[in-house]
Amino acid sequence: MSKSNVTLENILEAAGELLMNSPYHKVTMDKVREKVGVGKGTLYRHFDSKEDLYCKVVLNELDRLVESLQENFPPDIDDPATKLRILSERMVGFFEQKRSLFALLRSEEIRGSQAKKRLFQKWKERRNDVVKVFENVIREGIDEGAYSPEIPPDLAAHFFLAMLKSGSRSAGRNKADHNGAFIVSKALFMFENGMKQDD
Amino acid sequence: MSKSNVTLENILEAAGELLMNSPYHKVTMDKVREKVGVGKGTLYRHFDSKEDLYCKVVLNELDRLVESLQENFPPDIDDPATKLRILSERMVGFFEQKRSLFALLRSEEIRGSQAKKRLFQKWKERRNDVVKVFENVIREGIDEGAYSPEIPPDLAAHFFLAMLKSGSRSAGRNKADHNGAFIVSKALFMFENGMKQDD
Amino acid sequence: MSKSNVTLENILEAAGELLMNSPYHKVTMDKVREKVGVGKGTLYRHFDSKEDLYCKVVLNELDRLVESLQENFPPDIDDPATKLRILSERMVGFFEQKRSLFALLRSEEIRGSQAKKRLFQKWKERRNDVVKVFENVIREGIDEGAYSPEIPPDLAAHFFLAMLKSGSRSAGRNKADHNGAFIVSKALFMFENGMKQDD
Amino acid sequence: MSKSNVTLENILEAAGELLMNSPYHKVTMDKVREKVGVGKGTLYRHFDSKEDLYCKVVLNELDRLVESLQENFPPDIDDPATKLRILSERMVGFFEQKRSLFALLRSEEIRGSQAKKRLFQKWKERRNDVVKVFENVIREGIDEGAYSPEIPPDLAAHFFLAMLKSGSRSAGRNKADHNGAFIVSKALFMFENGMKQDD
DNA sequence: GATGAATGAGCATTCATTCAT
DNA sequence: GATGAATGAATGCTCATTCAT
Repeated sequence: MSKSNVTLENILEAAGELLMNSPYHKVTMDKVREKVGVGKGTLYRHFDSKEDLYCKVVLNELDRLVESLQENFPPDIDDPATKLRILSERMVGFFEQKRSLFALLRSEEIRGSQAKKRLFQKWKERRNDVVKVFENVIREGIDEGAYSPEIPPDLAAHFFLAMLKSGSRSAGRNKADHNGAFIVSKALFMFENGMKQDD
Repeated sequence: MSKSNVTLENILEAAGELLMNSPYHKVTMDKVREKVGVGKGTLYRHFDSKEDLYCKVVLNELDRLVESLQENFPPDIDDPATKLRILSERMVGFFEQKRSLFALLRSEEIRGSQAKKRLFQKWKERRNDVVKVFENVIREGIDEGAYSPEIPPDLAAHFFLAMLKSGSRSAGRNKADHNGAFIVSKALFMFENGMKQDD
Repeated sequence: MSKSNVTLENILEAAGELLMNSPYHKVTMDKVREKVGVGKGTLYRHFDSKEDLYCKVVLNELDRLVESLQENFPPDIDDPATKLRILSERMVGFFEQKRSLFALLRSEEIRGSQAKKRLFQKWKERRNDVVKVFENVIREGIDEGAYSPEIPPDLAAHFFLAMLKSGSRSAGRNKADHNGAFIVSKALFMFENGMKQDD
Repeated sequence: MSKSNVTLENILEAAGELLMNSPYHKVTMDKVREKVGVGKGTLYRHFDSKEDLYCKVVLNELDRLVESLQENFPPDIDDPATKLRILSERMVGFFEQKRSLFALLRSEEIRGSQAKKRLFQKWKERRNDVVKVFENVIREGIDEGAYSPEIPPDLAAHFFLAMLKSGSRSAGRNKADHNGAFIVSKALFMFENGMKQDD
């Protein structure tokens, strides 16, 4: 057992929570320190700088999302529509916990940071991983003749993801209007219909 | 004529350019002052605070987008598909100039700002205006029987906008893959197909 | 009349006083700020960094020393011995006010500072100016045949300055032993004797 | 034999090397620890604080200098001029290895340190030891009638030491101009001449 | 009205020192 | 005894904001 049970993971999580609820420049290292319950020096033993911490928080969240999406499908599932429904549910479930992940994901706070090229590269990889999971299912559907090849599968994946995100975002805002499940079903509807092979 | 021909509009534009290219916390009032070519005091005669300036920059950009979208259609146009194509082109044209508007739009920089409720409210109004323009065309299509009523028109508008945005974003990144026009046409394809009234 | 009557000169003087009485790392910018009676930002409007301030303090003191040494001799003076006595008195008078200037001069605090090459160059120039004043008088003496050419005049100047400094330093420490005037006279004695042309 | 063969002496030496090449505030305990190859705790078992370490490093260097100076003269030597030459060579030899010892010696870094009075006292003692070695030879010379009693032997010792130091310093800087041996010989020349008993 | 020098609260970061293992 | 992770006070520096001119 280590002297302290504060792990790097704990810090990432705590910092993540703060960063999802306030803009970068309002999340001070002192607030992080306090939330995590460690000294300032400890923070800097794990992360080179605030920027480094920030980038790694994002990467951590993305890793979890990718992990969750890449979990195997239940064994009896094999039509693309059902697979997409499952992936959508995982995705939306994730958003519901991490409402602001996208703000982070796309945050331009870090633009131009010299030393962070490598981390930024990893962000892109993870984003691609997310897209790829959807893209693969879609390509399968095209190959099976279930979907039209009219829209390239990578673009189709982007479109579908965009609908899901936009939906969960507006669901987050106007709870009255549409709930998550409703949105998923409508996005699936538009997608399935939109990709339908013309007879 | 005033001693200086620097208008509020000039400031909003200059600040907008800076804010689209660097994160909020790296855009100092001094840089804005310098770019606009006025004294610091003058900035503060026009805007209560940096946050106020920021919010008004965003609002200004949104106003222009809304204006552009609300321009009348050419007189001979009346089918929803063509209207959507025209709106899409306006939207994408706008994005191509103001690549980073979305970063601003959705920026969480300002979250929780006490005094800015009113401005934030206006943001929402403008965003709604954007959605409404699309929603109205879609509702028309449903009323005419061109589109299925399966998806509520506001949600359908969100979906369509999301596809456009996601498309232009990825177009910005991987120029090789898909250009703007291609993406618009594919988004329209998915939408038209997806909303098609089942026979 | 300016809004504040705090000038760059005032800052240099105040900072100089602090730096002569405490080591660099114990002189905080806050202490300087407090002593000068300005805000921290004002300090940084005048100096790029603490290091910059430090270098300019030293340069300022050196400038005054050089000025003082370069003042004309009284018109009726023309033998080198008397000139050296006058210079010695100016030098020792300076040290008595600025006891710790040498600590600053030779301080290794700054070694290796990247951006300060230019200032460091100026330090060397001023030091050379000091040596040159003595060297010129000595060379004159050699030319007139009053001094032996055995020791090159630049080295002789270094030797003489070293005696003066070492003397004033020890005078500063053991006041009981030898006072400034006594030391000057003895240093002059050794120099005059040591440089005497053998008959 | 202890588990580690790192002795106090090793630490003093390693720290000395660092302190001669960077200013006090840039030599961190971590760098010392790393260079010595021990844990931080071990450093603090040997030294109360960084200041304590620093003081003891200086003292250690001074001890070696004093040792070196106090070594007996070769048996057949007995005129003061030759003795001074030998001492000068030892001194200059020392400087050539420990170029920056003087920076340390005279460093004002520590001024005012409360707890270090005792160590500071020891510094003074060592410095006096250095002076005394020269002073004794000079006094001998005066007693023998070789040197004039005009300049008190302690002051004469200070003067001579100052010339040596100043010379080695400038030798260090302008290698082209004068080398160590040349300077020693000229300093000796000035001293011998300057102290010569008038006939 | 316009200006920009002055302000000082606020922040990221460092590093001497401690102490549980 | 030795270690080095953890600590947090201390410090250099920034930048939004004010206000005398």
